[in-house]
Amino acid sequence: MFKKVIIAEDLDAISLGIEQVLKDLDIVDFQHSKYCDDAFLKIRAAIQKNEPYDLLISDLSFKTNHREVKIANGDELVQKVRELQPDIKIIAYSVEDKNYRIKSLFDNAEIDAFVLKGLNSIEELKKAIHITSTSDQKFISPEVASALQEKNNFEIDDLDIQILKHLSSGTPQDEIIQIFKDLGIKPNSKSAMEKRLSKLKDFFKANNTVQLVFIAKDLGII
Amino acid sequence: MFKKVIIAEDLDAISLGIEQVLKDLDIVDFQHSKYCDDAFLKIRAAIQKNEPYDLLISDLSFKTNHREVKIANGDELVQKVRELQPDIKIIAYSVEDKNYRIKSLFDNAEIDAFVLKGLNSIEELKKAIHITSTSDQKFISPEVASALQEKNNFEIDDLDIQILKHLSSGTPQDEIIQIFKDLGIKPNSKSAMEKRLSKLKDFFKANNTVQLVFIAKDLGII
DNA sequence: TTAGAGATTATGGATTTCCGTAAAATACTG
DNA sequence: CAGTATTTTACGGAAATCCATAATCTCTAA
Repeated sequence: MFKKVIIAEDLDAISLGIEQVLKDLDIVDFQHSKYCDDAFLKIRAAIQKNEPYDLLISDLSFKTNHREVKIANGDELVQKVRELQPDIKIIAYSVEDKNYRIKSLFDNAEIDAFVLKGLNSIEELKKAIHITSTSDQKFISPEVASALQEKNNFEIDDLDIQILKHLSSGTPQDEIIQIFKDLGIKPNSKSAMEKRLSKLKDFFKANNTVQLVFIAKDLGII
Repeated sequence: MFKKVIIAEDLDAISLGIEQVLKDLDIVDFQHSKYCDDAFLKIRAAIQKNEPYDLLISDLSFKTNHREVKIANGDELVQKVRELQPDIKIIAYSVEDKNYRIKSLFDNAEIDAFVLKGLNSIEELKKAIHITSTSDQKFISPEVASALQEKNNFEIDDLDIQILKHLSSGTPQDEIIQIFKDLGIKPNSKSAMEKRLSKLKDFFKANNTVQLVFIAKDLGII
């Protein structure tokens, strides 16, 4: 079983619940951070002291305060932690239920488990801790297990997302093209833009750009 | 202090935290519902037994399961509870931080307090319980207190919302006009539509329809 | 090196949206 | 009822987008 655990979770009500789980499992050496930055620093410090954590339980969405932060959300945190300490086990604990995002966590940050916050998620969290502590198996909440089977997420690449973000902030297509040209981003013609949009609309079954951006927002892609 | 409390909250991790608060305040007679429907039934049953609750602590967003529900979210719940039992005190406890929605809770459902789930919300929740139990004062988390001062939410009326919803589902403006005509909804000319959209874009500082719908979605209006 | 496939860009016309102005209808007022 | 404001509708040109086709570029394999 894990000896030393760190929790990254901003909502105090929830971290209270998580701590209860750890106590139930007789894990007493745990820390708790309300900010991603803070969690990252603690993890790094622990490595330097040669007392590294062996489990990170992280939320994904964090409230954005006035304060300046380096790491804004859980996605970035787990990514950076994975790079910093490849052997740490990572459990994501979140309400996020969009296949697209969950899959990318497993693919990119190589998280070990994804527990969906829900009506009985405490039990699932316990199970995830058990499984990841005793083996290298992955765990994912049943409700969203389909996320991993999802064949090829039809490769929505980074550029697509950039385009969608620009659109969502009211930039007309022409201007986006200009921005790409200025930044030296390669496919930067009117046609390329239109082709990409048309592919996206096709994929998401959107009639027009308005609906496309709405769907993308709804899916948490932007 | 309150004698009998009911909690409507789907996430088990959070309800655990809330229960902790109640125990700290020596409130022992409390129930907990993971579904709005269930909470409503309990409240109604309690009235019939002549042992009504005197406080409802309710979340706003509830996960939508497969199961059929009558009351889908906290907004509807508090609304119906307020009608059913006008003297009950209601505290909304949510991550929702959009002025538009918070204000409407105070205006329409006449909630007694709004506590924003956050880094130190447990303390605020305690304070809200104290204030509402000993007086008819309202409580609102400092971070979102501005929601109430907001003068006139510039009257986004029902029709505006209908239009936005149609747009978000990919319907072109012309078709929306046609739909309105078929339904006999009064302002149904191209110009009227365009004027409304232009007013909305002005109000939300949106450059175009794409951004407008994005913002509306972000604000939880649609 | 060169033919061909695939990707990128160019072009132009149809459609839709945008935005201002003017006409018509309705509501309000004395 | 007449006159004025307000709202709704009509119209038209500019801008943006949508969509199909053709030209150009890029890379690879023969």
